[in-house]
Amino acid sequence: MSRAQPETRRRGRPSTTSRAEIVAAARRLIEDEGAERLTLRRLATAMGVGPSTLYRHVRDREDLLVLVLDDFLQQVPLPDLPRAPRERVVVAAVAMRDALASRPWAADVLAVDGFLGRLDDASVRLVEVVLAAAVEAGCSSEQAVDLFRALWSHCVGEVLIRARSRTTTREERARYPGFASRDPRLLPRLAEIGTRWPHIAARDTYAAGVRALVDGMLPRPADGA
Amino acid sequence: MSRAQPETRRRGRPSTTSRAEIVAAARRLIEDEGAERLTLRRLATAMGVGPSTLYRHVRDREDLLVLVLDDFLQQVPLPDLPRAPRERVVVAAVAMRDALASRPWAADVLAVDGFLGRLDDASVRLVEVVLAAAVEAGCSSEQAVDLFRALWSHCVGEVLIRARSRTTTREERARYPGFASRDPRLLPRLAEIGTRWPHIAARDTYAAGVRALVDGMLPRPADGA
DNA sequence: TTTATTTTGAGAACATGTTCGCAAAACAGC
DNA sequence: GCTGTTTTGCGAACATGTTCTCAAAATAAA
Repeated sequence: MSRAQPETRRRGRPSTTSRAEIVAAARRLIEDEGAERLTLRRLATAMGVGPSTLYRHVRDREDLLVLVLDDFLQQVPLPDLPRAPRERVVVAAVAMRDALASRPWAADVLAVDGFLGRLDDASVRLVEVVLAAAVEAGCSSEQAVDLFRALWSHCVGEVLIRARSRTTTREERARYPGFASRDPRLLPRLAEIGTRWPHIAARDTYAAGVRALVDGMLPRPADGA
Repeated sequence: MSRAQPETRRRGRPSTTSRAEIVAAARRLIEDEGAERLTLRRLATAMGVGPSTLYRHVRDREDLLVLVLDDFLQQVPLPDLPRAPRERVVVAAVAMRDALASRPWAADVLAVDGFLGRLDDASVRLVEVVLAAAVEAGCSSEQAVDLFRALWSHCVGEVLIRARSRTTTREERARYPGFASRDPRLLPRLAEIGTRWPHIAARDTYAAGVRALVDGMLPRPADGA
């Protein structure tokens, strides 16, 4: 999974541009101006190459974004991890969320096919932490994967939803009233909550969900231990 | 939130095509050939109008997909709901997942800004069920929303990830080895699981996650009751 | 040295989502 | 009935992701 070296001199015309260069340039462009402004033509012009040249080194735009995110994730340091397996899972899960949420453009590729499998070894250390802690807490491999997958779904959903709802402007909010003005007969609870929803939903309750998943899917510790 | 009627005769040139027609035609096209094949030009031609005409009735492609999904969700019947609030939440959450997972194209719009708020009253009945059951179990409004949001994140993540990983072909799997061939020194657990991951991950453990979230975020019932 | 092979770079070309400007078709006021 | 206003339909046009085709630049074989 670590990147392969150019063992010996290749056969055809030597490349003047490398995948690493493309990823670096793309990352610079994204962090400076946001992922929406990253078009392949802009990237190509910024690098002084033709647009189609990029496709020699990158499968498509989505692939490029995965590489950029991987590049970022490799540099994220591991958090301090508690001894107790249960708390270790919580800390790792929250760290995963934090890393991904810190880059809004991550949402664009979080759910692409086989995402985790495409990442570098260094980028999936937190996955390892969760699995190892789960096994240490008494899980089988299968149970550890089940727990991780639940945490991962939760994480992907949270990051995506939050990333997408940053966009809202005032006119948008006027056009789509959200949960305001719901029929109180059909939807009494929603009607009662009404306009308070955005305020309530703005709070960060992610860790509570993580704790619930961990408590529910990890074997209970032996009584009195 | 229910659709408004055309109260009286409007002012300008009368429309020959309606939003409802567009949504119906789009849904037919999607269910017949998949969401990838739904292009606005194809839809326009199928309806016998120009492409830009659609933009008079629909804000953009994403908006159209939300409307189509809403159209579908309105027709999904409520499942049989257990009396016990705890189990009622579980059944509602699983029904939500099932409805969304039954239409792979739903994944394209599940995380758009303010998604739930854009749906018709009839489409969010399951949201109401969860909130009402949570309150019945002793939650405050805020706690009920917290629980729902955790379930919703979990749901969105699950549906998205599953929808996107159906695409995998054999060549793809060869190109991206996933969790096979990970460094056993850095990632011992992942290396040990290796190629078993896809098999383990294929199992449906969604309900287990839901139960964990419910057990963890709903107030414990009074002892002995 | 010449020729075949392989790989890269690049511009043209295509489909798509979307915007713009204009003509058509209704109503309101005169 | 005529004029101004408002809303709709439509085709042209634009930016974008992506593919295709061909020339360029290297190695391997002859």
